[in-house]
Amino acid sequence: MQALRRPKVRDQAAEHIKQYIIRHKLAPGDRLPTETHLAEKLGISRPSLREATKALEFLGIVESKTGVGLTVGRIDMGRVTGHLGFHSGLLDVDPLQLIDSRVIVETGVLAHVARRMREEPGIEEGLRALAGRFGSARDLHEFIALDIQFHRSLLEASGLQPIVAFGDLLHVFFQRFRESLERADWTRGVDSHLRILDHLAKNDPGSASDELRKHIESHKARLS
Amino acid sequence: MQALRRPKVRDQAAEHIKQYIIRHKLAPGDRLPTETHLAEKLGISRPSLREATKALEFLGIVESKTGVGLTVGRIDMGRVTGHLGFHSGLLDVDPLQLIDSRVIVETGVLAHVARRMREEPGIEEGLRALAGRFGSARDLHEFIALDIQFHRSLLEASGLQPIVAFGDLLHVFFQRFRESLERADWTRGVDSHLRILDHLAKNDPGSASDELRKHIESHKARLS
DNA sequence: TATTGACAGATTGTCAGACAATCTTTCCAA
DNA sequence: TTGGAAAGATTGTCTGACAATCTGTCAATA
Repeated sequence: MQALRRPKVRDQAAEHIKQYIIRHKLAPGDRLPTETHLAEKLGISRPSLREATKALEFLGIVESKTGVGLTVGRIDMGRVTGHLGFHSGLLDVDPLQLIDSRVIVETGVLAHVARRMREEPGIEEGLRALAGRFGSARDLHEFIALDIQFHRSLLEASGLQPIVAFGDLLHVFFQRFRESLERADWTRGVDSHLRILDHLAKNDPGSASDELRKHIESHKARLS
Repeated sequence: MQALRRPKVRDQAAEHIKQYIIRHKLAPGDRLPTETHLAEKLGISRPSLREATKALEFLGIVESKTGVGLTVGRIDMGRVTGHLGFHSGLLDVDPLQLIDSRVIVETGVLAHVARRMREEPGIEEGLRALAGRFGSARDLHEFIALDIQFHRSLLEASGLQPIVAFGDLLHVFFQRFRESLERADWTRGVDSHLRILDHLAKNDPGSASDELRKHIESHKARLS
């Protein structure tokens, strides 16, 4: 049953715009055709086209400025988080699956991180500097921001951009756990970060992996 | 500088709708007021309101059905992943990074797969049936389709939905490599699949992981 | 000459009103 | 009782228009 539903005009339009960006290899900041132009080319009305562009704008895929036009946007996950994170009850992903997914991704990159640390000393410095800033965190919000940044930098240190992108996405959905953190959990987390770095510096990704797994899975305790 | 820019109507509308959901403690599936009603209450036109609702629909926050009305949506990660395939981290990726990312994700799930195989015998059957169908592949296109399906099923067998979504995304970008496969590579790949399953059946994720790594990294040879 | 200011053009932002497509409900007829 | 046709409600799409904002041009002025 069902299946034969006419695809909606605006969805096709959105898809077309995305394809356009890819086909022309446009980079963030590059200009897109005007709304009138796009609507004409697609054979649809401007209001319908706008429903598509505005949706893409919410996602950060395009930007639009009055009197200027449409440009390719710089996607930042913060914007998406802002829209999605507003009601935790809506997020339908199984928390356990989120945690397990993070463990897989973050422990998976550690071997790469260890290798790159040997090649470029600056990486370890950067991570240690970040870990050091946790002491100055005044409230939970600030602490969470630092924690996200640390884990993101860890992924970045692997040099694997796709994994970084996926990590960002996971963090969007992970947000709500962090907010249930107790102050006592903080210090444990900070020490854990440092131990991970120590293991990596000694070129021991295995131990680093075990430590990181424990670190992330500590969230499971706050689930039931 | 800047700062004094009149807030756009549709953004206020989107914000209002989100607040409405929160205020009324609406759950996924619950009904929202009609577009006409909302537009009236906000004192804006229906087209403007629709730009807001359509944007929220892209994010999965609301759903709309013709002849029915607006309802609160169920957010699923796959939808967001689909739209965000544009994340700069994925847009123009180094092929080596794609391969390394796949290795991390696919080997990472194997421990989960092995566990679930013990719990549910049907999983192994399904994977073996899939692996068996490779013999009937007539052309490269058909072979590729089966290969994608096999790897996807492997991820699915882990039960981790976020990973499955990410895997789908990676495959989109991976496509181009597959098409450079030679016929001789096929059979090697098929045997590899079977060996992976054997290792898993013997509850030996470590060996399965090694095999899978070799399997995916064989693509590196065709790069330079 | 260099700078300011006004003007025109281009582009997005918003609106009003209308009709089509689709779903739900009601209610009549077989 | 059941089947289906008609009516109402709601979203989907279009046409056309005007307002708001930005950019570039070009002349007037110091």
